[in-house]
Amino acid sequence: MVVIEDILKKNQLSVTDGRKKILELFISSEGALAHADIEEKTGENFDRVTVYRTLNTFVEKGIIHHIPTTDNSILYALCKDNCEAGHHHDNHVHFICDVCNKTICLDEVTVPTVQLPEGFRPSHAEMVVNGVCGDCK
Amino acid sequence: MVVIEDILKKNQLSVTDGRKKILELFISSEGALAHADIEEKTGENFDRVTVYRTLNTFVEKGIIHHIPTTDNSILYALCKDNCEAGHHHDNHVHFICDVCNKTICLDEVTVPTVQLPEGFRPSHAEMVVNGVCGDCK
DNA sequence: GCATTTTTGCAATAGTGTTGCAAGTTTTAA
DNA sequence: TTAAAACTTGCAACACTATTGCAAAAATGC
Ligand SMILES: [Mn+2]
Ligand SMILES: [Mn+2]
Ligand SMILES: [Zn+2]
Ligand SMILES: [Zn+2]
Repeated sequence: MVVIEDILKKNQLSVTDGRKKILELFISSEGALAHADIEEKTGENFDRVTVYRTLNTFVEKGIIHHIPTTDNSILYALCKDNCEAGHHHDNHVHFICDVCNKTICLDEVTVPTVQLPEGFRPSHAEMVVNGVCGDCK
Repeated sequence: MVVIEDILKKNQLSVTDGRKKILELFISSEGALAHADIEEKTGENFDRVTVYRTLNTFVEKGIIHHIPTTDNSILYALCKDNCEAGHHHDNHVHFICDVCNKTICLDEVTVPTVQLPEGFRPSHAEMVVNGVCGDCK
């Protein structure tokens, strides 16, 4: 669609096949995507390196964000809050379903603040909740 | 010390040099350790594979726990709550200092519960806070 | 001490992510 | 519309992380 090109242009990125396909994938998929998902779902079209570079570019531009995981994998999801290049400010809880294994951005659920010990000063907080998602029961 | 051997025996583990040194390292270090830290601080004594296997064994036995990170590294720290083989139940917030880069278990700070959307059922939650630690200001 | 069980080190293998560079594509501006 | 400039891609090479099978070595239990 035209919308996808607009997002790229708005972020001062050249419009290329790879970027269009990958961005489309994020927009049309519910749940977060790992590098491997992207390689798989775009077909055998793009080099691994291109996918890595595209993901990094999108993160830098504030188009997608990282999601922390307990294992050492990296997941990405579309930013819905209006993040800018160099500064993300989505601040929502992430949910990992133990059944379907999807990772979901709970855009409406804000990460709560906690009382830290004397002398600690927070700058950012992440929260990941595991359990069973709405679709799985 | 004798204490270290006791911890191993209590968990039905053979007492070996590698396990003693690695466990000692966790007990005597404030903050969490990555695989690389352990290789470094034990000297050139142990094979990388042995370190991996020891860490996995300790996690299985409930002696140490994983800490989630935003980058894709794996950190480990001593369990202070009485975790058992196959079932961890430490449930504390982790703090990563942006200055000294240490990762600290805030054993006194419990992960808060959040209100999830209709249909979602939580089983476990993790929280990681970034900022400046007590030592760094 | 000796047999049994467990752990270790090595070699091989797989996965993940980065970099330099030449070739190819997109943008820009004439 | 075109050609130069700017940027992106694919390839090859590399680095780092993690796992497995197997034989040798060490620890345990008697
Ligand atoms: Mn998210
Ligand atoms: Mn901890
Ligand atoms: Zn689910
Ligand atoms: Zn600090």
